[in-house]
Amino acid sequence: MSGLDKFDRKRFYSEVYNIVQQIPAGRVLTYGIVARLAGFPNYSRLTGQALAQAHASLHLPCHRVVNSQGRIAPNWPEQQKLLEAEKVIFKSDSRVDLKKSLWKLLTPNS
DNA sequence: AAATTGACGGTTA
DNA sequence: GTAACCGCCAATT
Repeated sequence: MSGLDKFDRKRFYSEVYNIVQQIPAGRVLTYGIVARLAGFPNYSRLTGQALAQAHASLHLPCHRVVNSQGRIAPNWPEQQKLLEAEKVIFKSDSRVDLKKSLWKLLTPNS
């Protein structure tokens, strides 16, 4: 109880950055997945905010995060070029083919 | 302090 | 398959 339930922004941001940093080239994660991995389910919107606020000096591969439909960030058309340069598979409608390029952390027993 | 915004997501029509 | 709708929650205005 004593512990205030106040949202710890610094901690959340740190977790998000830590996770995004680990996404390998040629793979992507979704905002929702990152939020979940960070320990904050339902914080997908805040994940987007964290990445938008991320300072460039952190050198984060923030282009490797897309939404659950495989759509890239609005007002950031460069993102698609960056991903294509890493051989991320796009469908004809400019959406990432998550079936092929989503980063699967749990190896389903290859 | 109150209302709006947003790099989202799941459900329903 | 698409589109609208609603729930989400802190940051920003």
